[in-house]
Amino acid sequence: MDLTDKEDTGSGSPLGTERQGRFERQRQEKLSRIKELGVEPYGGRYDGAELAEDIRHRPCLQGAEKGNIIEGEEGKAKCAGRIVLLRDIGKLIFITVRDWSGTIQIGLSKKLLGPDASGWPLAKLLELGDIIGVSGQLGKTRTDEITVWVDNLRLLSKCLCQPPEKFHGLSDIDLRYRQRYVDLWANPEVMERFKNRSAIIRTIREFLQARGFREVETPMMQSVAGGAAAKPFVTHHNALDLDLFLRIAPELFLKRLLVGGMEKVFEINRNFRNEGLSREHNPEFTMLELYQAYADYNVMMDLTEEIICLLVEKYCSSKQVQFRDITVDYTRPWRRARYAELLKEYSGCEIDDIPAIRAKARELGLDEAGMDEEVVINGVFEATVEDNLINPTFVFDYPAALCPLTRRKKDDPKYAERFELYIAGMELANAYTELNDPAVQEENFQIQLRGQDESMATMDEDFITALKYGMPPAGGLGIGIDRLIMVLTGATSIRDVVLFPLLRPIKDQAQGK
RNA sequence: GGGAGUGUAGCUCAGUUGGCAGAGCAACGGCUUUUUAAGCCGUAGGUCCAAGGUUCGAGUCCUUGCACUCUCACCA
Repeated sequence: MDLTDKEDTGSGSPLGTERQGRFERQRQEKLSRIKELGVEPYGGRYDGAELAEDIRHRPCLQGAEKGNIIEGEEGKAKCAGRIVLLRDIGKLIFITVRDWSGTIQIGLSKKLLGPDASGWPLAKLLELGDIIGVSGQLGKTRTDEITVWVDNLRLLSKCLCQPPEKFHGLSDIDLRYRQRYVDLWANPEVMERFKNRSAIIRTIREFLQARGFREVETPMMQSVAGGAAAKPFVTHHNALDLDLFLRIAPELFLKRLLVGGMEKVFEINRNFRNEGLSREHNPEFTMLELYQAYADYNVMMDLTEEIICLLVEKYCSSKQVQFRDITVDYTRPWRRARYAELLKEYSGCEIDDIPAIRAKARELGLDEAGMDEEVVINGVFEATVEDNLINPTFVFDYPAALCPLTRRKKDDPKYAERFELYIAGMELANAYTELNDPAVQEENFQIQLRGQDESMATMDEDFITALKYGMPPAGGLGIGIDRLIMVLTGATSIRDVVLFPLLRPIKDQAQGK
Protein backbone atom coordinates (compact mmCIF):
# COMPACT_ATOMS: atom_id res chain seq x y z
CA MET A 1 0.00 0.00 0.00
CA ASP A 2 1.23 3.44 -0.86
CA LEU A 3 1.29 5.28 2.42
CA THR A 4 2.16 8.63 0.99
CA ASP A 5 -0.60 9.13 -1.53
CA LYS A 6 -3.61 7.43 -0.05
CA GLU A 7 -5.90 9.70 1.89
CA ASP A 8 -7.72 8.43 4.93
CA THR A 9 -11.41 9.22 5.12
CA GLY A 10 -12.16 8.79 8.80
CA SER A 11 -12.44 11.77 11.09
CA GLY A 12 -10.69 9.89 13.82
CA SER A 13 -7.66 9.23 11.67
CA PRO A 14 -4.86 8.80 14.16
CA LEU A 15 -1.73 10.87 14.13
CA GLY A 16 0.86 9.40 11.88
CA THR A 17 -1.42 7.70 9.38
CA GLU A 18 -1.67 8.38 5.69
CA ARG A 19 -3.44 11.63 6.28
CA GLN A 20 -0.23 13.07 7.66
CA GLY A 21 1.59 12.04 4.52
CA ARG A 22 3.04 15.41 3.63
CA PHE A 23 4.38 15.93 7.15
CA GLU A 24 5.97 12.55 7.14
CA ARG A 25 7.54 13.24 3.74
CA GLN A 26 9.05 16.43 5.12
CA ARG A 27 10.42 14.61 8.12
CA GLN A 28 11.77 11.81 5.91
CA GLU A 29 13.63 14.49 4.01
CA LYS A 30 15.21 15.73 7.22
CA LEU A 31 16.09 12.16 8.04
CA SER A 32 17.98 11.94 4.75
CA ARG A 33 19.82 15.15 5.49
CA ILE A 34 20.80 13.79 8.91
CA LYS A 35 22.11 10.63 7.30
CA GLU A 36 24.06 12.76 4.82
CA LEU A 37 25.80 14.31 7.81
CA GLY A 38 26.98 10.83 8.70
CA VAL A 39 24.78 10.72 11.78
CA GLU A 40 22.95 7.54 12.78
CA PRO A 41 19.36 8.76 13.37
CA TYR A 42 18.33 5.91 15.68
CA GLY A 43 21.20 6.10 18.12
CA GLY A 44 21.99 3.28 20.46
CA ARG A 45 22.88 2.67 24.05
CA TYR A 46 23.24 5.92 25.95
CA ASP A 47 24.77 5.55 29.39
CA GLY A 48 24.90 7.88 32.33
CA ALA A 49 21.85 10.04 31.70
CA GLU A 50 20.48 11.67 34.81
CA LEU A 51 16.78 12.35 35.35
CA ALA A 52 15.74 15.91 34.59
CA GLU A 53 14.32 16.34 38.08
CA ASP A 54 17.57 15.19 39.67
CA ILE A 55 19.56 17.64 37.58
CA ARG A 56 17.26 20.47 38.62
CA HIS A 57 17.89 19.65 42.27
CA ARG A 58 21.68 19.57 42.05
CA PRO A 59 23.21 21.30 45.09
CA CYS A 60 25.60 23.25 42.87
CA LEU A 61 22.60 25.19 41.51
CA GLN A 62 21.80 26.65 44.93
CA GLY A 63 24.11 29.61 44.75
CA ALA A 64 24.36 29.80 40.97
CA GLU A 65 24.03 33.25 39.47
CA LYS A 66 21.77 34.16 36.59
CA GLY A 67 23.52 34.11 33.26
CA ASN A 68 26.38 31.96 34.53
CA ILE A 69 27.64 28.50 33.67
CA ILE A 70 28.96 26.21 36.40
CA GLU A 71 32.43 25.19 35.27
CA GLY A 72 34.27 22.01 36.12
CA GLU A 73 33.22 18.56 37.21
CA GLU A 74 30.38 19.62 39.51
CA GLY A 75 28.66 21.42 36.63
CA LYS A 76 28.68 18.45 34.26
CA ALA A 77 25.25 17.10 33.33
CA LYS A 78 23.88 14.46 31.00
CA CYS A 79 20.29 13.71 30.15
CA ALA A 80 18.08 12.13 27.52
CA GLY A 81 14.50 12.58 26.45
CA ARG A 82 12.03 13.82 23.92
CA ILE A 83 11.98 17.32 22.46
CA VAL A 84 8.67 18.87 23.52
CA LEU A 85 9.43 22.54 22.87
CA LEU A 86 11.96 24.10 20.54
CA ARG A 87 12.95 27.75 20.17
CA ASP A 88 15.42 28.43 17.39
CA ILE A 89 16.94 31.91 17.69
CA GLY A 90 19.45 31.64 14.91
CA LYS A 91 22.85 30.75 16.30
CA LEU A 92 21.26 29.65 19.54
CA ILE A 93 18.56 27.03 20.14
CA PHE A 94 16.66 26.40 23.35
CA ILE A 95 15.00 23.03 23.67
CA THR A 96 12.75 21.68 26.40
CA VAL A 97 13.44 18.00 26.84
CA ARG A 98 11.03 15.72 28.66
CA ASP A 99 12.04 12.49 30.31
CA TRP A 100 9.72 10.65 32.60
CA SER A 101 10.71 12.62 35.65
CA GLY A 102 9.84 15.97 34.10
CA THR A 103 11.41 18.55 31.83
CA ILE A 104 14.66 20.45 31.60
CA GLN A 105 15.86 23.15 29.25
CA ILE A 106 18.95 22.61 27.17
CA GLY A 107 20.81 25.27 25.25
CA LEU A 108 22.58 24.57 21.96
CA SER A 109 24.88 27.22 20.54
CA LYS A 110 26.90 27.36 17.35
CA LYS A 111 29.88 28.45 19.40
CA LEU A 112 29.82 25.44 21.73
CA LEU A 113 28.91 22.76 19.20
CA GLY A 114 31.15 23.94 16.42
CA PRO A 115 31.30 22.92 12.78
CA ASP A 116 31.46 19.17 13.47
CA ALA A 117 28.71 17.42 11.48
CA SER A 118 27.14 15.81 14.53
CA GLY A 119 27.25 19.14 16.37
CA TRP A 120 25.73 22.37 15.14
CA PRO A 121 24.50 21.11 11.73
CA LEU A 122 22.64 18.30 13.50
CA ALA A 123 21.24 20.70 16.08
CA LYS A 124 19.72 22.82 13.30
CA LEU A 125 17.92 19.75 11.95
CA LEU A 126 16.30 18.74 15.25
CA GLU A 127 12.54 19.01 15.48
CA LEU A 128 9.68 18.47 17.90
CA GLY A 129 9.30 14.87 18.93
CA ASP A 130 12.90 13.76 18.33
CA ILE A 131 14.57 11.87 21.15
CA ILE A 132 18.04 13.13 21.98
CA GLY A 133 20.79 12.60 24.51
CA VAL A 134 22.96 15.54 25.56
CA SER A 135 25.79 16.32 27.89
CA GLY A 136 27.32 19.61 28.88
CA GLN A 137 27.71 22.15 31.64
CA LEU A 138 24.87 23.17 33.87
CA GLY A 139 24.01 26.80 34.30
CA LYS A 140 21.30 29.39 34.63
CA THR A 141 20.18 31.75 31.89
CA ARG A 142 19.64 35.47 32.34
CA THR A 143 15.99 34.66 33.05
CA ASP A 144 17.03 32.22 35.79
CA GLU A 145 16.11 29.06 33.89
CA ILE A 146 18.20 25.99 34.73
CA THR A 147 19.86 24.96 31.48
CA VAL A 148 22.27 22.34 30.25
CA TRP A 149 24.66 24.05 27.80
CA VAL A 150 25.33 21.22 25.39
CA ASP A 151 28.80 20.34 24.18
CA ASN A 152 27.82 16.85 23.01
CA LEU A 153 24.63 16.08 21.16
CA ARG A 154 23.34 12.68 20.05
CA LEU A 155 20.19 11.88 18.14
CA LEU A 156 18.73 8.76 19.74
CA SER A 157 15.54 8.45 17.73
CA LYS A 158 14.09 10.45 14.89
CA CYS A 159 10.38 11.27 15.18
CA LEU A 160 8.70 10.90 11.79
CA CYS A 161 5.21 11.89 12.86
CA GLN A 162 3.70 15.25 13.54
CA PRO A 163 3.42 15.77 17.30
CA PRO A 164 0.21 17.22 18.73
CA GLU A 165 -0.26 20.89 19.44
CA LYS A 166 2.30 22.00 22.00
CA PHE A 167 0.06 24.02 24.26
CA HIS A 168 -3.26 22.16 24.34
CA GLY A 169 -1.63 18.78 23.88
CA LEU A 170 -3.74 15.94 22.60
CA SER A 171 -7.26 16.38 23.90
CA ASP A 172 -9.43 14.35 21.53
CA ILE A 173 -10.46 11.58 23.92
CA ASP A 174 -10.70 8.92 21.26
CA LEU A 175 -7.25 9.72 19.87
CA ARG A 176 -5.78 9.79 23.37
CA TYR A 177 -6.93 6.24 24.05
CA ARG A 178 -6.04 4.94 20.60
CA GLN A 179 -2.57 6.47 20.68
CA ARG A 180 -1.75 6.33 24.35
CA TYR A 181 1.94 6.35 23.41
CA VAL A 182 1.45 9.95 22.27
CA ASP A 183 -0.93 10.86 25.09
CA LEU A 184 1.65 9.80 27.68
CA TRP A 185 4.30 12.26 26.62
CA ALA A 186 2.04 15.00 25.30
CA ASN A 187 0.01 15.21 28.52
CA PRO A 188 2.17 15.05 31.64
CA GLU A 189 -0.78 14.50 33.98
CA VAL A 190 -1.54 11.26 32.13
CA MET A 191 2.00 10.02 32.74
CA GLU A 192 1.68 11.11 36.36
CA ARG A 193 -1.51 9.12 36.84
CA PHE A 194 -0.05 5.92 35.41
CA LYS A 195 3.11 6.31 37.45
CA ASN A 196 0.84 6.61 40.47
CA ARG A 197 -1.09 3.54 39.44
CA SER A 198 2.12 1.56 39.32
CA ALA A 199 3.24 2.88 42.70
CA ILE A 200 -0.11 2.16 44.33
CA ILE A 201 -0.04 -1.45 43.18
CA ARG A 202 3.52 -1.79 44.41
CA THR A 203 2.47 -0.48 47.81
CA ILE A 204 -0.39 -2.98 47.98
CA ARG A 205 2.02 -5.81 47.23
CA GLU A 206 4.49 -4.61 49.85
CA PHE A 207 1.72 -4.24 52.43
CA LEU A 208 0.47 -7.78 51.85
CA GLN A 209 3.89 -9.38 51.63
CA ALA A 210 4.87 -7.72 54.91
CA ARG A 211 1.90 -9.49 56.48
CA GLY A 212 2.90 -12.89 55.24
CA PHE A 213 0.75 -13.09 52.11
CA ARG A 214 2.27 -14.84 49.10
CA GLU A 215 1.47 -13.72 45.57
CA VAL A 216 0.27 -16.47 43.24
CA GLU A 217 -1.00 -16.78 39.67
CA THR A 218 -3.97 -18.95 38.85
CA PRO A 219 -5.42 -19.80 35.43
CA MET A 220 -6.95 -17.11 33.29
CA MET A 221 -8.16 -19.72 30.82
CA GLN A 222 -10.61 -21.98 32.55
CA SER A 223 -12.84 -24.76 31.32
CA VAL A 224 -15.49 -23.71 33.83
CA ALA A 225 -15.84 -19.97 34.43
CA GLY A 226 -16.79 -19.69 38.06
CA GLY A 227 -16.47 -17.52 41.12
CA ALA A 228 -18.86 -14.80 40.03
CA ALA A 229 -22.10 -14.28 38.17
CA ALA A 230 -20.98 -12.79 34.86
CA LYS A 231 -20.89 -13.63 31.17
CA PRO A 232 -17.49 -14.97 30.14
CA PHE A 233 -15.49 -14.59 26.93
CA VAL A 234 -15.00 -17.84 25.04
CA THR A 235 -11.78 -18.88 23.36
CA HIS A 236 -10.46 -22.09 21.87
CA HIS A 237 -7.40 -24.26 22.32
CA ASN A 238 -6.52 -25.86 18.98
CA ALA A 239 -4.26 -28.75 19.99
CA LEU A 240 -6.73 -29.96 22.61
CA ASP A 241 -9.72 -28.91 20.50
CA LEU A 242 -11.11 -27.41 23.66
CA ASP A 243 -13.32 -24.40 24.29
CA LEU A 244 -12.06 -22.36 27.19
CA PHE A 245 -13.37 -19.37 29.08
CA LEU A 246 -11.38 -16.33 30.08
CA ARG A 247 -11.81 -16.18 33.80
CA ILE A 248 -14.47 -13.99 35.38
CA ALA A 249 -12.83 -14.44 38.81
CA PRO A 250 -9.86 -16.29 40.31
CA GLU A 251 -11.82 -17.22 43.42
CA LEU A 252 -12.32 -20.95 42.99
CA PHE A 253 -8.64 -21.55 42.25
CA LEU A 254 -7.40 -19.40 45.10
CA LYS A 255 -9.61 -21.37 47.48
CA ARG A 256 -8.12 -24.61 46.13
CA LEU A 257 -4.81 -23.19 47.33
CA LEU A 258 -6.29 -22.81 50.81
CA VAL A 259 -7.18 -26.50 50.63
CA GLY A 260 -3.62 -27.17 49.58
CA GLY A 261 -2.30 -25.41 52.66
CA MET A 262 -1.33 -21.98 51.36
CA GLU A 263 -2.72 -19.99 54.22
CA LYS A 264 -2.36 -16.43 53.01
CA VAL A 265 -2.46 -15.89 49.27
CA PHE A 266 -3.22 -13.02 46.93
CA GLU A 267 -3.38 -12.44 43.22
CA ILE A 268 -3.43 -9.13 41.37
CA ASN A 269 -4.43 -9.67 37.79
CA ARG A 270 -7.03 -9.40 35.10
CA ASN A 271 -10.60 -10.65 35.04
CA PHE A 272 -12.67 -10.64 31.88
CA ARG A 273 -16.39 -10.07 31.75
CA ASN A 274 -18.35 -10.04 28.54
CA GLU A 275 -20.69 -7.24 29.47
CA GLY A 276 -21.46 -3.63 28.72
CA LEU A 277 -18.91 -0.84 28.88
CA SER A 278 -19.29 2.25 31.01
CA ARG A 279 -17.07 4.68 32.78
CA GLU A 280 -16.93 2.16 35.62
CA HIS A 281 -16.67 -1.02 33.52
CA ASN A 282 -13.92 -2.18 31.17
CA PRO A 283 -14.28 -5.74 29.80
CA GLU A 284 -10.89 -6.62 31.25
CA PHE A 285 -10.18 -5.19 34.65
CA THR A 286 -7.64 -5.70 37.38
CA MET A 287 -8.69 -7.28 40.60
CA LEU A 288 -6.93 -7.98 43.85
CA GLU A 289 -8.20 -11.12 45.51
CA LEU A 290 -6.80 -12.39 48.76
CA TYR A 291 -7.60 -15.23 51.13
CA GLN A 292 -6.56 -15.70 54.72
CA ALA A 293 -7.07 -19.04 56.44
CA TYR A 294 -8.72 -19.04 59.86
CA ALA A 295 -9.98 -15.48 59.40
CA ASP A 296 -13.48 -14.16 58.68
CA TYR A 297 -15.13 -11.15 57.07
CA ASN A 298 -14.46 -8.93 60.08
CA VAL A 299 -10.75 -9.48 59.63
CA MET A 300 -11.17 -8.61 55.96
CA MET A 301 -13.00 -5.42 56.86
CA ASP A 302 -10.15 -4.23 59.06
CA LEU A 303 -7.61 -5.21 56.41
CA THR A 304 -9.48 -3.34 53.66
CA GLU A 305 -9.69 -0.19 55.75
CA GLU A 306 -6.01 -0.38 56.58
CA ILE A 307 -4.80 -0.89 53.02
CA ILE A 308 -6.87 1.90 51.54
CA CYS A 309 -6.06 4.34 54.34
CA LEU A 310 -2.38 3.64 53.83
CA LEU A 311 -2.78 4.41 50.14
CA VAL A 312 -4.66 7.63 50.84
CA GLU A 313 -1.93 8.69 53.22
CA LYS A 314 0.81 7.92 50.71
CA TYR A 315 -0.76 9.11 47.48
CA CYS A 316 -3.32 11.79 48.36
CA SER A 317 -2.64 15.21 49.75
CA SER A 318 -5.27 14.92 52.47
CA LYS A 319 -7.94 12.61 53.83
CA GLN A 320 -10.50 14.59 51.86
CA VAL A 321 -10.13 13.57 48.23
CA GLN A 322 -11.91 15.19 45.31
CA PHE A 323 -13.63 12.77 42.94
CA ARG A 324 -15.81 14.00 40.08
CA ASP A 325 -17.98 16.68 41.69
CA ILE A 326 -17.86 15.26 45.19
CA THR A 327 -15.42 15.06 48.08
CA VAL A 328 -14.72 11.72 49.70
CA ASP A 329 -13.66 11.79 53.35
CA TYR A 330 -11.42 8.86 54.28
CA THR A 331 -11.15 9.75 57.97
CA ARG A 332 -11.32 6.63 60.12
CA PRO A 333 -13.27 4.85 61.39
CA TRP A 334 -15.36 4.18 58.33
CA ARG A 335 -19.05 3.60 58.64
CA ARG A 336 -20.08 -0.05 58.95
CA ALA A 337 -23.79 -0.64 58.45
CA ARG A 338 -26.00 -3.65 57.94
CA TYR A 339 -27.54 -4.13 54.53
CA ALA A 340 -31.01 -4.12 56.06
CA GLU A 341 -30.26 -0.99 58.05
CA LEU A 342 -29.21 0.98 54.94
CA LEU A 343 -32.18 -0.34 53.00
CA LYS A 344 -34.46 1.03 55.72
CA GLU A 345 -32.54 4.30 55.89
CA TYR A 346 -32.74 5.15 52.19
CA SER A 347 -35.80 3.33 50.86
CA GLY A 348 -37.92 3.41 54.00
CA CYS A 349 -38.62 -0.32 53.64
CA GLU A 350 -38.10 -3.00 56.25
CA ILE A 351 -36.23 -5.87 54.65
CA ASP A 352 -38.86 -8.38 55.86
CA ASP A 353 -41.78 -6.38 54.52
CA ILE A 354 -41.86 -7.90 51.05
CA PRO A 355 -45.14 -6.23 49.92
CA ALA A 356 -43.69 -2.82 50.81
CA ILE A 357 -40.48 -3.60 48.94
CA ARG A 358 -42.34 -4.78 45.86
CA ALA A 359 -44.41 -1.60 45.97
CA LYS A 360 -41.22 0.46 46.23
CA ALA A 361 -39.74 -1.45 43.31
CA ARG A 362 -42.74 -0.62 41.15
CA GLU A 363 -42.53 2.99 42.25
CA LEU A 364 -38.88 2.98 41.10
CA GLY A 365 -39.88 1.57 37.74
CA LEU A 366 -38.32 -1.84 38.35
CA ASP A 367 -40.08 -4.73 36.72
CA GLU A 368 -40.46 -6.93 39.77
CA ALA A 369 -43.08 -9.36 38.47
CA GLY A 370 -41.76 -12.89 38.50
CA MET A 371 -38.52 -11.91 40.18
CA ASP A 372 -37.27 -13.61 43.31
CA GLU A 373 -37.66 -11.74 46.58
CA GLU A 374 -33.95 -11.21 47.08
CA VAL A 375 -33.48 -9.91 43.58
CA VAL A 376 -36.25 -7.38 44.10
CA ILE A 377 -34.75 -6.37 47.44
CA ASN A 378 -31.36 -5.93 45.83
CA GLY A 379 -32.88 -3.94 43.00
CA VAL A 380 -34.40 -1.54 45.50
CA PHE A 381 -31.12 -1.45 47.42
CA GLU A 382 -29.11 -0.55 44.34
CA ALA A 383 -31.59 2.05 43.20
CA THR A 384 -31.97 3.82 46.52
CA VAL A 385 -28.84 3.23 48.59
CA GLU A 386 -25.72 2.98 46.42
CA ASP A 387 -25.53 6.54 45.11
CA ASN A 388 -25.68 7.86 48.66
CA LEU A 389 -22.63 5.96 49.89
CA ILE A 390 -20.05 8.67 49.19
CA ASN A 391 -17.65 8.32 52.08
CA PRO A 392 -16.23 4.81 52.48
CA THR A 393 -19.00 2.59 53.82
CA PHE A 394 -18.96 -1.10 54.59
CA VAL A 395 -22.31 -2.68 53.88
CA PHE A 396 -22.51 -6.03 55.65
CA ASP A 397 -24.74 -9.05 56.19
CA TYR A 398 -26.29 -9.58 52.79
CA PRO A 399 -29.37 -11.71 52.15
CA ALA A 400 -27.97 -15.23 51.91
CA ALA A 401 -29.63 -15.98 48.57
CA LEU A 402 -27.40 -13.34 46.93
CA CYS A 403 -24.23 -15.01 48.19
CA PRO A 404 -23.69 -18.57 46.95
CA LEU A 405 -20.05 -18.72 48.06
CA THR A 406 -20.50 -17.22 51.49
CA ARG A 407 -20.96 -18.77 54.90
CA ARG A 408 -24.27 -17.96 56.51
CA LYS A 409 -24.59 -16.33 59.87
CA LYS A 410 -24.92 -18.94 62.56
CA ASP A 411 -27.57 -17.08 64.54
CA ASP A 412 -29.52 -15.91 61.50
CA PRO A 413 -29.09 -18.09 58.40
CA LYS A 414 -31.19 -15.75 56.27
CA TYR A 415 -28.09 -13.59 56.07
CA ALA A 416 -24.57 -14.26 54.89
CA GLU A 417 -21.28 -13.01 56.32
CA ARG A 418 -20.50 -10.77 53.40
CA PHE A 419 -19.65 -7.10 53.03
CA GLU A 420 -19.15 -4.73 50.18
CA LEU A 421 -17.23 -1.49 50.40
CA TYR A 422 -18.71 1.52 48.66
CA ILE A 423 -16.85 4.71 47.90
CA ALA A 424 -18.29 7.57 45.86
CA GLY A 425 -21.34 5.45 45.09
CA MET A 426 -19.17 2.77 43.48
CA GLU A 427 -18.67 -0.78 44.60
CA LEU A 428 -14.95 -1.09 45.34
CA ALA A 429 -14.58 -4.26 47.35
CA ASN A 430 -16.44 -7.44 48.08
CA ALA A 431 -15.57 -9.89 50.82
CA TYR A 432 -16.89 -12.76 52.84
CA THR A 433 -16.37 -15.43 55.36
CA GLU A 434 -15.78 -18.22 52.88
CA LEU A 435 -18.21 -21.11 52.71
CA ASN A 436 -16.26 -24.31 53.38
CA ASP A 437 -19.07 -26.81 53.77
CA PRO A 438 -19.06 -28.86 50.52
CA ALA A 439 -22.67 -29.99 50.90
CA VAL A 440 -24.00 -26.46 51.28
CA GLN A 441 -21.72 -25.25 48.48
CA GLU A 442 -22.99 -27.93 46.11
CA GLU A 443 -26.58 -27.07 46.92
CA ASN A 444 -25.93 -23.36 46.33
CA PHE A 445 -24.38 -24.13 42.95
CA GLN A 446 -27.40 -26.20 41.99
CA ILE A 447 -29.74 -23.36 42.87
CA GLN A 448 -27.57 -20.91 40.96
CA LEU A 449 -27.47 -23.13 37.86
CA ARG A 450 -31.23 -23.37 37.71
CA GLY A 451 -31.38 -19.62 37.11
CA GLN A 452 -28.94 -19.68 34.18
CA ASP A 453 -29.29 -20.60 30.56
CA GLU A 454 -28.06 -24.05 29.68
CA SER A 455 -25.04 -23.14 27.59
CA MET A 456 -23.34 -21.68 30.62
CA ALA A 457 -24.71 -24.02 33.24
CA THR A 458 -21.69 -26.03 34.29
CA MET A 459 -20.81 -26.88 37.84
CA ASP A 460 -17.20 -26.86 38.94
CA GLU A 461 -17.27 -30.42 40.32
CA ASP A 462 -13.59 -30.42 41.14
CA PHE A 463 -14.05 -27.39 43.38
CA ILE A 464 -16.62 -29.36 45.39
CA THR A 465 -14.15 -32.26 45.59
CA ALA A 466 -11.51 -29.85 46.87
CA LEU A 467 -13.89 -28.67 49.59
CA LYS A 468 -14.55 -32.27 50.53
CA TYR A 469 -10.87 -32.66 51.35
CA GLY A 470 -11.41 -29.83 53.81
CA MET A 471 -10.81 -26.10 53.33
CA PRO A 472 -9.85 -24.16 56.43
CA PRO A 473 -12.35 -21.52 57.46
CA ALA A 474 -11.17 -18.33 55.82
CA GLY A 475 -11.83 -14.73 55.00
CA GLY A 476 -11.66 -13.68 51.36
CA LEU A 477 -11.50 -10.21 49.83
CA GLY A 478 -11.67 -8.74 46.35
CA ILE A 479 -10.77 -5.14 45.54
CA GLY A 480 -11.36 -3.58 42.13
CA ILE A 481 -7.97 -2.05 41.46
CA ASP A 482 -9.02 0.14 38.54
CA ARG A 483 -11.83 1.73 40.52
CA LEU A 484 -9.52 2.15 43.49
CA ILE A 485 -7.04 4.00 41.28
CA MET A 486 -9.91 6.13 40.01
CA VAL A 487 -10.98 7.35 43.44
CA LEU A 488 -7.38 7.85 44.59
CA THR A 489 -6.25 9.80 41.51
CA GLY A 490 -9.50 11.59 40.73
CA ALA A 491 -9.96 9.92 37.34
CA THR A 492 -13.51 10.27 36.07
CA SER A 493 -13.52 7.24 33.81
CA ILE A 494 -12.04 3.77 34.15
CA ARG A 495 -10.52 4.41 30.72
CA ASP A 496 -8.29 7.03 32.28
CA VAL A 497 -6.68 4.46 34.55
CA VAL A 498 -6.38 1.63 32.02
CA LEU A 499 -3.46 2.17 29.65
CA PHE A 500 -5.12 0.64 26.62
CA PRO A 501 -8.89 0.46 27.15
CA LEU A 502 -10.93 -1.60 24.73
CA LEU A 503 -12.05 0.45 21.73
CA ARG A 504 -13.89 -0.40 18.60
CA PRO A 505 -11.34 -0.74 15.79
CA ILE A 506 -11.54 1.93 13.10
CA LYS A 507 -13.60 0.37 10.36
CA ASP A 508 -11.38 0.99 7.33
CA GLN A 509 -8.46 -0.57 9.14
CA ALA A 510 -10.44 -3.51 10.48
CA GLN A 511 -11.51 -4.46 6.98
CA GLY A 512 -7.97 -4.13 5.76
CA LYS A 513 -9.03 -2.09 2.77
C1' G B 1 -30.14 -1.83 22.71
C1' G B 2 -32.90 3.47 23.95
C1' G B 3 -32.14 8.89 24.47
C1' A B 4 -28.97 13.39 24.05
C1' G B 5 -24.55 15.54 22.03
C1' U B 6 -20.08 15.82 18.99
C1' G B 7 -17.30 14.99 14.13
C1' U B 8 -14.33 21.46 9.89
C1' A B 9 -6.27 21.85 8.14
C1' G B 10 -1.36 17.45 11.45
C1' C B 11 -3.20 19.45 16.56
C1' U B 12 -6.66 22.94 19.38
C1' C B 13 -10.89 25.27 17.74
C1' A B 14 -14.22 29.46 15.18
C1' G B 15 -17.68 29.45 11.13
C1' U B 16 -23.89 34.39 11.96
C1' U B 17 -30.23 33.63 8.47
C1' G B 18 -28.31 28.39 3.46
C1' G B 19 -24.34 32.68 -0.29
C1' C B 20 -16.09 32.69 -2.08
C1' A B 21 -13.42 27.61 3.82
C1' G B 22 -11.18 30.69 8.77
C1' A B 23 -7.70 31.53 13.28
C1' G B 24 -3.75 29.98 16.69
C1' C B 25 -0.05 26.33 17.09
C1' A B 26 2.74 22.83 13.98
C1' A B 27 5.00 22.71 8.82
C1' C B 28 7.91 25.23 4.67
C1' G B 29 11.28 29.85 3.11
C1' G B 30 13.81 34.21 5.33
C1' C B 31 15.79 37.24 9.82
C1' U B 32 17.33 36.57 14.90
C1' U B 33 23.20 34.37 20.58
C1' U B 34 19.36 34.32 26.51
C1' U B 35 14.24 32.07 24.67
C1' U B 36 10.12 30.12 28.29
C1' A B 37 3.41 28.38 24.25
C1' A B 38 10.02 32.96 21.90
C1' G B 39 9.38 37.00 18.20
C1' C B 40 9.04 39.36 13.16
C1' C B 41 8.21 38.90 7.54
C1' G B 42 6.47 35.54 3.84
C1' U B 43 4.40 30.64 1.81
C1' A B 44 1.76 26.33 1.60
C1' G B 45 -1.84 23.16 3.72
C1' G B 46 -9.27 21.15 3.25
C1' U B 47 -13.28 14.49 0.35
C1' C B 48 -16.02 20.35 6.20
C1' C B 49 -16.82 11.84 9.00
C1' A B 50 -19.41 8.89 4.74
C1' A B 51 -23.54 8.09 1.31
C1' G B 52 -27.99 9.97 -0.42
C1' G B 53 -31.74 14.00 -0.54
C1' U B 54 -33.97 19.28 -0.51
C1' U B 55 -32.23 23.87 -3.00
C1' C B 56 -30.22 28.30 -8.21
C1' G B 57 -26.70 27.37 -4.19
C1' A B 58 -25.35 22.97 1.68
C1' G B 59 -19.84 23.04 6.46
C1' U B 60 -24.92 24.92 7.70
C1' C B 61 -31.43 21.92 6.43
C1' C B 62 -33.44 16.45 5.93
C1' U B 63 -32.57 10.85 5.79
C1' U B 64 -29.37 6.78 6.53
C1' G B 65 -24.72 4.86 8.06
C1' C B 66 -19.87 5.11 10.91
C1' A B 67 -17.00 6.71 15.20
C1' C B 68 -16.60 8.98 19.87
C1' U B 69 -18.70 11.37 24.51
C1' C B 70 -22.61 11.65 28.12
C1' U B 71 -26.88 9.10 29.93
C1' C B 72 -30.41 5.03 30.68
C1' A B 73 -30.81 -0.27 30.29
C1' C B 74 -28.02 -4.96 30.75
C1' C B 75 -24.21 -6.26 34.28
C1' A B 76 -20.65 -7.31 40.57
